[in-house]
Parts: sequence; structure tokens; C-alpha cells
Amino acid sequence: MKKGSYSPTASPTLSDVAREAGVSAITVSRTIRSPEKVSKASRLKVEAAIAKLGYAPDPAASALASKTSTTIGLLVPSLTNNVFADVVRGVYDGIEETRFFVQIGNFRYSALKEQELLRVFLRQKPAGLILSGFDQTQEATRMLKNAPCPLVQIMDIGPQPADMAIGFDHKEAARTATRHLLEQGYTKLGFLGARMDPRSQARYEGFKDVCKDAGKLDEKRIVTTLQPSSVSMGRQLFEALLAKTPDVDAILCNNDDLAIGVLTEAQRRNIQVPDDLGICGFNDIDIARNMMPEITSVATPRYDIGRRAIQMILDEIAEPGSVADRNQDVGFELVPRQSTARRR
Amino acid sequence: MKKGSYSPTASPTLSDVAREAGVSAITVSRTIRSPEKVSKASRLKVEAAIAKLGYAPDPAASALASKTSTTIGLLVPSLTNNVFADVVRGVYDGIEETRFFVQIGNFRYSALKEQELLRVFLRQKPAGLILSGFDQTQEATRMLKNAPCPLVQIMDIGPQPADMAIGFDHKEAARTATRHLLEQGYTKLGFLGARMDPRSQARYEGFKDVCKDAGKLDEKRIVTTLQPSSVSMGRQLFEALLAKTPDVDAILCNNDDLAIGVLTEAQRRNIQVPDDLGICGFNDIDIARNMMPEITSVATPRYDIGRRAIQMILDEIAEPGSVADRNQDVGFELVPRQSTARRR
DNA sequence: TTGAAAGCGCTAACAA
DNA sequence: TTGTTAGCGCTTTCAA
Repeated sequence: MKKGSYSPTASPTLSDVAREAGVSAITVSRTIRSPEKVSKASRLKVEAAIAKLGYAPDPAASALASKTSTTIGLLVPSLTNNVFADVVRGVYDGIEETRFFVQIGNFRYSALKEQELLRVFLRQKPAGLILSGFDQTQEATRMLKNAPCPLVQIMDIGPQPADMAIGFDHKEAARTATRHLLEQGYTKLGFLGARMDPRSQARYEGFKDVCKDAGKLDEKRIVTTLQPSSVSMGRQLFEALLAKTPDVDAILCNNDDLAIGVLTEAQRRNIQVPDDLGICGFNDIDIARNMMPEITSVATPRYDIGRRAIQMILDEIAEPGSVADRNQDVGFELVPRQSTARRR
Repeated sequence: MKKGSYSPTASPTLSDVAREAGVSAITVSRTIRSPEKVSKASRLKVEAAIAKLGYAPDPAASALASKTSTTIGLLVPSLTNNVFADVVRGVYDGIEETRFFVQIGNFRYSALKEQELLRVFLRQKPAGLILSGFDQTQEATRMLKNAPCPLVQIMDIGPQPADMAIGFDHKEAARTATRHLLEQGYTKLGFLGARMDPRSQARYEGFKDVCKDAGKLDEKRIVTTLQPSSVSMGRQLFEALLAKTPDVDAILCNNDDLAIGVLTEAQRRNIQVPDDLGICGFNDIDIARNMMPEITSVATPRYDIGRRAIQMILDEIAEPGSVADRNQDVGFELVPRQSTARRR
């Protein structure tokens, strides 16, 4: 076992390759970055030399000279969150086999922290940037306006992206889910929310809107917390809700974790789902879909958003201005299942 | 909305700060990296200048000059996996407020891909490297031996880490879980496994060991797949198992996702858990803990492993050779719950 | 199509 | 404790 001897090992450089190939360093650089600008003869010599020496470019030197790195920054509010786990997966799948890297920054739902991360990330001269939503600080917004790279704001929709945006309408999604509960014949609708970020807030507003319009809004049936979301939190919030308003007959949960918590707690209390209690989640994660009973949820294209966001960035890098639709609404889909299939 | 104009913006440099503070560039560099080597007077002047100009160092220039970047590489076999999500979280929490970045590489359970990622990562002159397990290719192992930075192999234990290691004994963990099932009076033990990576294999071996010793091994009650793990997969594997050996009375699942799938499928089939069927999961994730009935599982310190691994790296960076215990076994804990609490 | 020269912003090594 | 000098490995610019 080695101990504390981490000396840098020398790797071949551009000049080494150039010497080996009998050309100049810049010709090697060109064969790597734009082979079409190099004669076939040179190209072959260089390629042979690269192979022989096992050369690979030094990204730091390249970034310093060109003022652009191969790093794409991805700023997320949370790493615990299932939602962002899927986004991250999409982004990574999209980046694979390209010359780019992804660097994740976790700003823990703090706009100020996001701003500072942004500052640090920008120092790296990123090739692209992916942000969550539109709720940056003024200072962050200013930095974004001058960002020297393509950037995509994801998850939400809004009128004015700093550069590009892709997401869906959270308020409308909640409206749709709430209408579904009413249509199923539920009349005493409750709402459970944890970690009330801007998008959760929008869902909450959507729920209130529809309830109000239907004359069925009772604020006492709304329980939220700023703490992180989890299955246990779902149970706790449900308990709190029951303590306040035991007559609640359907619950819209801000996400599926909460919904699972409500379902399992209902089972413990022998509350029949969906007859005594309807449950609707949000996001449609695999587990919720497989519960017994299966949980109704709003399917959101999280993976797809990540995948598409990174593609937008890659396209813009390849050809600035080439992304035509710079403000995409990818929609959502209500998936009715057993947990709201009340027998009327 | 801007379109395709991503020109680099000039940021203040070290010399700008130096000029502002009335000192030399190297003094600024020193106040940032080792303030104790600078007089208080200089330090205050420099700090004021940094604040005034909003200076932040250019990591590329720094990496080029010092031959070490501030990037710490984290190579994981999967991003879908709950286990690695927790590890990643631990790593990110540990890196916060330091000057380092984490760059994740997803090698999709392919040792060859891991090797290629390693090669690419090493070109970045990483400040540290975190790898999963001990199953690197020969070529990768060779690269690791010469790695110019601290590295930690995580999740597993083994006799010979390349540099440092932290994990637990998967085989022993499975042994403990299997013994528990026998102690609870179950006699027809089955095993369900998805995505059989080396650590899953070890758990599988542990299960077989104990069953064999107890004279209760029946290979027909083992169903595994190379496909990814999920709740739906748990249901599928359970169905396959029941089709082969309907008399199975307890199942050790390779992870909690599978266990949840088994539980919900059992509920659909009206199989009573724990009386007709005992279920034991692996990892002890929040959801499994909150199912009805609550699922017995083997708690594994995933977050902690990530947190500690990054700390080992930071310690080694700060003071090479300072990490005393370079091969840590962090253990596991069986958490018996309702899903195996058979009434005898 | 190719190359020479200059320099990106920082740090290592040495000197004062 | 502070500064000077040189150069990390690449790309940009300009010229041939």
C-alpha cells in the first residue's frame, strides 16, 4: 500500500507529438480539432504519432489558451430529490461519448448559494450551463445575461429565458390533478407539500385555484413544510392533516414520496384507499406506480428534460444560434390509477 | 432572448488584484492558497482588493501551472441506483465549502468503460479519485498504481487497496440476513437479485453459504437477472420465483427496491407477510422502512462512505500520508422489522 | 496548407 | 515575508 507519494507523472505533449510526426505543434492541434483544415499527408503522420505516444490533450492548457473549457455546469437545488436524480441521468446520458464533462453544483434551494456557485462555475469558462428554473437572484441574472456560453433553464416554463429553457407548467399540472380528484367525486380535498420551492409553490397555487373555483377550498386541509420531502414526512404531514381535518377525503401530494407515505399510513389506520381516501402523487416514479393500490400521479418528463437540455447546449456549441425552439414546453400527463378510482 | 453570441467576458486576474492591492501577483496567490505565509498587512490589502474586484481564480491556469486541478473524480457504476445516489450525496456534502469540484463518471457497470473514463479523468490531473470496488481491469489497476493523487476505493472491502479503501463486507452482510431468516423459523429461503455486480455476487454467495450450512439450499429458489433493479423488476422476479417454487416462505432480496416489489406483489396475491412469506431487503432505504408492513433490511452506511471517502482524500491532499487507517471496514447493521416478524 | 511568435493566468523555484 | 523570472501546454494571430 502506497502512502503519500503523489508525484505528477509526465504525459506526452503536443510538441512531443509534433516532433514525432515531423510537423509543428499547431498542425497537431489542428488535426485534433479541425482535421479538415489539414492535408491528408500531415493528418496521417500526426495520427500515427498520437497513437504511438498515447497522446491526449491537456484540458487545462486548452481551457487557458482558448478561454473555453469542456465542462458543462449543472446547477441543481438538491441531490436527494428523485426529480433531479432523473434529470442528472438524462444529462449524463446525453453527454456520453462527447468530449464534454458535467460538473454538478448543489445549491440546496438557496438562491444565494446558487449565485455563488454560478460565479465559481463561470470562472471555469464552462462550455455550457444548465440551471433550475427562473428564480435566480438579480446578481445571478446579470451574470447569466453575459454568460459566455449557451445556457438552459430547466424544469419550469416562463416568458423570458436568459438564453434557452425547457420545462412544463407546474401550476397547470396541479390544476389537472385537482380537477381529476373532483371528477372522481371527492369533495374534501387536502394538499400536502414538503420543501416548498418555487415549482412546489406553483403546484400549490394550481390546487387552490381549482378548489376555489369549485367552491371547495378549505385552507385547513392544506399542510406544508419547508423540510425535505420523504416517505416518513408524508406520513407525518398526513397525521397532522388528519388531526386538523379528519373529514378529508382526497389528498393531492406535492410528490410521490409524500403520496407513498400517505398510503402506507392510511393502511396502518385502516383507511380504505381509494374509497375512503383518494391519493394523487406527483412525478410518477416507479415505486408509486407499483404500490398496492397503484398510485395516481402526474407523470413529468424529468429524464427527457435533462436529455434535451444537454442536446440544446451541444447544438448551440456546434453552431451558435442553431436551436430554433429556445423556450420549450414539454408538458405533463395525468396517469389515473387505483388510488383515485373511487367506486361511486 | 439572446441568440448565439457567446463571447468570453473578461474577469479580473491575479495581476489586477496585485495592482489594486499594491503587492506582487505571487503575494496574492499566496494569500489565497496559504494565508499563513503572508503578513497580516498584505493579507488585509489583498483581501480588500479581491472583494473590490470580485476576483476568483481561474482553475485552468492554476491547474496548468501547478499540475494539479481542483477536480475530484468520482467513478460510479450507475446513476439510477439508490446506493450510489446516497454516496454521491455524501461526497458532495463533504466537498462543500472547499475549493474542490466533483466530476462524476458513470461507467455503467463496464470495467472497460471505467478504464477509459479513468484515462480521461487522469488527463485532468485530478486532485483525488474515488472508485467503486476492486474490480478494475489490469490496465486500470496499472494506471491507479501511478495515479498522481490520493484515491479511495469505496463500497467493498479487500486486502489490497491501490491507495485507500472504505466499505463493508457484502458477503457477511448477506450471511447475517440469511441467518436472521432461519432464526425466524423460515425454512424455504429464496434469493432475488438484479444487476448482479461483484458486490451483489458476494451477497449471493453469502446467502448460499448459510443456506448450505443449514442444509436448506435449493438452487431453484434463486432467481437473478442482469437487468437493472427496480420495484417492477422485484415483482417480476417474485412471479418467476413463485412459478418455479410456490412453496418459498422467505426471500432475501438483493436490495430494497426488489423487496418493495415483492411486498406489493404479495399483497396483490393475498400472501400474508410475514406469516406466509418473510421478506428481507438490503440497504434500508427510507421507503422500505415505511412500508406496511415495515421491511426488514440490512442498513448500509452509503452516505457515510461517501462522506468519509472524500474526507480521506481531503486529508491526504492537505498532508500526504496523514490518513492512518487506509483500509476501513465501516460495517453494516441488520434491522429486523415486521416483514420477517413471524408469529411462531 | 503550414508555421512562428506571443500569450492565456497562474505557480514553482529561486533570490533578496 | 516578499518579489523576480520562467514556464506549464495549449490556441490565437498573423504571416508565408
